[in-house]
Amino acid sequence: MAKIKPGKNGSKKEVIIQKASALFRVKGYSASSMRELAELVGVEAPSLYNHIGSKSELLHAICFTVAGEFTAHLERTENSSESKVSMIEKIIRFHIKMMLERFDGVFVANHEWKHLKEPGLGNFLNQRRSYEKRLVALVKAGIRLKEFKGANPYVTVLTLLSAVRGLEFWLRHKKNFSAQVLENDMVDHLLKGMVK
Amino acid sequence: MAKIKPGKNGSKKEVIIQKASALFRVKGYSASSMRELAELVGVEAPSLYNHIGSKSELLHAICFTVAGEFTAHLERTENSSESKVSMIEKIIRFHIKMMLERFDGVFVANHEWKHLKEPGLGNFLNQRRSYEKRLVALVKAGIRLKEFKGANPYVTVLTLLSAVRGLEFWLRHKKNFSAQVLENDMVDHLLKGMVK
DNA sequence: TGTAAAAACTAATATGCGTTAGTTTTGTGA
DNA sequence: TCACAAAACTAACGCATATTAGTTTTTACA
Repeated sequence: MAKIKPGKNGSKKEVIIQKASALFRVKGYSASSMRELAELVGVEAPSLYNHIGSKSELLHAICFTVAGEFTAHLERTENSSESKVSMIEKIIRFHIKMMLERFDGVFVANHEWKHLKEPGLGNFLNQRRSYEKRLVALVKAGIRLKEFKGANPYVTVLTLLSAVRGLEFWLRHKKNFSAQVLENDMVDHLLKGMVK
Repeated sequence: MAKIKPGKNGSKKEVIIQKASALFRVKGYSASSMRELAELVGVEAPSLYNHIGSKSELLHAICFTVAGEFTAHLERTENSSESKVSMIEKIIRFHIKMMLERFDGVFVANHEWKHLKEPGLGNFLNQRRSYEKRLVALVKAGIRLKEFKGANPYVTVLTLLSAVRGLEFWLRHKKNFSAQVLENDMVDHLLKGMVK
């Protein structure tokens, strides 16, 4: 019998997940077929099932790996003892870094989570909501300490998260400025504005 | 024979497109079936084809209608004789307005365009690129006139477009602040920053 | 009211999907 | 080198998909 799951966590499964991230990013989860994925891996479709349980399990793995890393980083930042401005800046830079280094996975987690099955879908959304709430709390604290202006903290967080997410476009078209310029200019814009 | 396309532009087709916008937004284009759409319209699936040509034609109509409106508004703004700051502000506010008033269509154009068929896909991307380039030119002009800081104009445009796009999240969760607060705080953040 | 077109219906087709079953090949440790 | 497990393969199933064909019902106007 070849259907039993292997005891050791082989690296082939990781290859499959990485190829699935790339495929799901380009074509979307629903429009991606296991036959296409198999071709990317260099194998026939049914062979994939020697390493994974199902297509939806792949999406689950991608989304929760990424979500976990963002949550872990936020935890570390919260526990540091810097100014709120500095914390927000660190978080923005982390988002940018993740986007640059783990594009496929971050993109899929951002766009394809809606195809998660319950209870994964609910868990994922809860984790997202919690992350946003903790950011809002951080901004509120910054306002209290007079580090930030008094704009609605939800709107502020929304604006920050959305802006860094927009790096997707840049990564698609690869413009002629470096990642360093991008990161610094975006951070500066978000913190201090664009008007002179 | 009932297969011939009607000469008049009936309103049933518009209903179908509107329901398709809502469906595609929630489930994504690929995961939406014509049977589901038919149910929303209150009809059997094959009956849809008395009014439309194909599923992909629906996506095409949604994407190009939205794209056309953005392009038209940009054209009008460019031809006005205001300051560049004022132009950028008007454009930001238009994006926010479109997002609030035409959520389904804007969302689908933003997220599902990748499923367009050629040559529609190429046309759509060209239109997008052109839109971005004209925004970049606007920001460049503003820098030359010393209205804006000297940050990379591509990064600036990217940040602006991404931030307004983020309203999607807000529209999903309907937070407890008004659209007016949202619009003003976001515009202020993007123009003048969040740090005091 | 009669008639013709518009738009609904049922039935069916071809295709592609995720996945399973069963078998063969490959790789590894004794 | 033998044996066993891991992982590949081929074949196939059941189901859902978009769409077409052909027919019947509804609608609107003379």
